[in-house]
Amino acid sequence: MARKAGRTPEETRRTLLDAAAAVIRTRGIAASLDEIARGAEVSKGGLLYHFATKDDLVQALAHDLLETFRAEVAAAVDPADDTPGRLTRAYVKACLASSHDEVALRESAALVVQLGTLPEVAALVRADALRWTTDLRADGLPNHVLALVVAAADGASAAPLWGGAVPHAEARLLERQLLRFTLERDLWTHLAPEG
Amino acid sequence: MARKAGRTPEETRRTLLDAAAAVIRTRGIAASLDEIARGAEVSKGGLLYHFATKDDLVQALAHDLLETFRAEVAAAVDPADDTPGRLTRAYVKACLASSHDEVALRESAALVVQLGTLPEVAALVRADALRWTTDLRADGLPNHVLALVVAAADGASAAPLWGGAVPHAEARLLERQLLRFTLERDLWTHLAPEG
DNA sequence: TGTACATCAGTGAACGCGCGTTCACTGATGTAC
DNA sequence: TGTACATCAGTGAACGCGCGTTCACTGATGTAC
Repeated sequence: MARKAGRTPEETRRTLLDAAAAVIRTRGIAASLDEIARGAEVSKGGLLYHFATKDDLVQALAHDLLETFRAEVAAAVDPADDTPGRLTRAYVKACLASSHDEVALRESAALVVQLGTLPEVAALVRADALRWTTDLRADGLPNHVLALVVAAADGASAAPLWGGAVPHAEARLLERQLLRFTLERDLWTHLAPEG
Repeated sequence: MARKAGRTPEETRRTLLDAAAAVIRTRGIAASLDEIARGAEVSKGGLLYHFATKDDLVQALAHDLLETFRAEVAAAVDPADDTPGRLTRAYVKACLASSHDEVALRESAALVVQLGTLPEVAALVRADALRWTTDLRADGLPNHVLALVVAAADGASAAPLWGGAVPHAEARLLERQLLRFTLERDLWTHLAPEG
């Protein structure tokens, strides 16, 4: 059989990336191309038509996940908010989102870390982290406030990595604390280095 | 050649674990037994004498790292400190330690996460996380304070995972903030859920 | 509008290499007498 | 104290299986005339 009716090449590619994410999430990076291809209902050869090498696939997946997260944060920015820390607040919201079925987002973070253990994608992940640092630094919050808030958001979203699932209620509580902390200046001075 | 002069079997085992940690840290979990064995100056067969299977080795390494971290935290507990949050403070210190050459500790955290991607060790890591949750819950801090402090400490120590190295100065600043936050009750009420 | 041809989007079998595991063997150390 | 023997702590070659990659082939779609 050749081209599947009702599936454009772009859709096939997308399906392959999704299947790769799903399979690697459950089976680890040791997952074989065969498993991933079956997950997308494509032959192994078909997979390799779209991604010439396993590195290609894994790198494309990492790129896709990082871009998705960035878009998620962008979407979480409150357009009515123009006080310092608006990007940071969006970052917090995206990291702690657990209201919708966006537990998947936190699982994706874990997936990126898994992929980052492969030398080929490590550089990609590092570059992305650097970009976040730059963007967040330009967000107008004092450094010590930013460092605390971002560390906490990262920690909560990374918890699945060591099996420590943050329960929904606790996540929302933490989110509210962090958001408030970015907004109340008297708290900043209270915890400030020289305070 | 048989038993190496001047190296007891226990020392060989220890050397193998250290070599495994070092090699996996740099080359990822895809690192082969051959590389690890060479790193410990033992033949592959010699490695397999101590760890019958690769799973055995990896599981032993994970166990070792988790125990080391637990000991590190225990050592960081201030014996003169008997106010609520003493364990949490030790946890923060251990996570953010960067004064000595204990950057290695944070790298070890990353290593545990890498190992945790293998299904065989995931259970081990999860059990350890659960134990930490229990111990920290019993430490006497209000839940919302504990959640924030632990998340921030986790986030900072997990940063190397996505390539975001927290600079020394910033780590110490964050450490001071978190420690202070566990000690000042008026701050708690300020960020409390109902506050 | 029909026909010829090129290209696109795959298929599935085969190959070869690396890696985990097995195995026969060995030299040093510990123990009994 | 010397000797025989068992065990311990390895060695290194060989095996076999899984997995990434290659390759010859194919049927549907797009294009020229």
